[in-house]
Amino acid sequence: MEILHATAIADVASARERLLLTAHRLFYRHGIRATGIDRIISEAGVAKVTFYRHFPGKSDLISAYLESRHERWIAWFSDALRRHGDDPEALIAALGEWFGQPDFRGCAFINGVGEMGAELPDIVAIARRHKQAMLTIIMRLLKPGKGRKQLAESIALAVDGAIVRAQYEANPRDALPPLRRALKALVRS
Amino acid sequence: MEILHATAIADVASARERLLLTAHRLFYRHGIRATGIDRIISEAGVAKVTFYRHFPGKSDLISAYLESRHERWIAWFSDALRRHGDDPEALIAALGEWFGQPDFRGCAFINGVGEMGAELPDIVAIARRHKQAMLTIIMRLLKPGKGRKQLAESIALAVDGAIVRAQYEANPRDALPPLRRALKALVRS
DNA sequence: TTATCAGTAGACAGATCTGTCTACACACAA
DNA sequence: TTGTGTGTAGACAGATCTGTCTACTGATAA
Repeated sequence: MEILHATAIADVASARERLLLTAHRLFYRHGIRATGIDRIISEAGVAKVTFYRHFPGKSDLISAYLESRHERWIAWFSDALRRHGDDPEALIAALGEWFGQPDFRGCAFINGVGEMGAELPDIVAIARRHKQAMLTIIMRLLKPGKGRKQLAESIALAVDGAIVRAQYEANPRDALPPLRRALKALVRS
Repeated sequence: MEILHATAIADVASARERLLLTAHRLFYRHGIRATGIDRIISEAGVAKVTFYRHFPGKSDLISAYLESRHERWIAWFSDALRRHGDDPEALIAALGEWFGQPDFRGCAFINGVGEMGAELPDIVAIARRHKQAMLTIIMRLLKPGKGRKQLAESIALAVDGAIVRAQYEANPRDALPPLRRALKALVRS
């Protein structure tokens, strides 16, 4: 996840990409409604007309933001789990990496649904796809067998809980011990 | 929770109470930033001056909303658990009640932190107090003994996960079976 | 060379936001 | 009777929001 925000936006050639990167940073940090188009185009160094030539409206930018966030997050998640051994315990290590990021602000999809889910149903649809993909990846960490999917669903539930808790806790990593305990109890069950 | 929104706002005597009830309904349903003062005062049937006489600014109304939400939710939660037997399984039944409400839109505190936590630190502080109170109530469902608090923390984590999942799932109650499984594994552990 | 594409700056419209202000009404207690 | 407290309606200021518009620039391909 850090790779994304470390990208120097000025170096990115296309205006569309600069808009997307800037929107990603601002939407995630300050929230979607709190971030105006004017600020995005100003920080992306792009003209207003150019923005509206690439995105018919703000909603389209929001969707594009979430789509790109989805791809990046899933790629990071798979990679982090692989680096940490591709077993259930790797979940703790991977999430620990994420929670330790200085710009960690929780799950973009949970936040998006909470903020605008009632107004923009697209956000809910993308969030569902995202969580489905997360579930599939978690499932691959488990031994095949009956009830693997149900087990993965309970683990995914706990992971969502940990992400949310990491967001309101003073020290995000305080969410890890309760998650580890839930994980161990579930895997043994 | 339904009791709250069933209250006929016009019947409430004081302007302050009408403002709080209306803010509660609109903030919870549409989000905090999406809800303007003008709409709140108009739907509460209150003059603008009256609003600003009771609340110095919108932030104060937001805090008051969350404080009142906190009290109401905790009262409902204790009561629902008692009605369902005051054991860990009662959690499923109680949450099932909540998730089944037509106006269910997740946890007001998780949503608030996600939407404005970075801008209004008060929201994070209230959210922490709220989740601490939830933890204490969950702890009372468990047999005393070593590790009861840690167990309660893992259960609370799973509960937060279930609340979040119920919010983005098409059928909120789909979050209950994975929660039940996590709960059983944890209580047995 | 000329059309097309992707870009720039910045004014503008119209809505909506928070917060302030004036002027008035009514109940009630000292 | 005279404050005081609580309420009303609604205009206003100033900022900010999304989205449109005009007019210009430079590169590149037919």
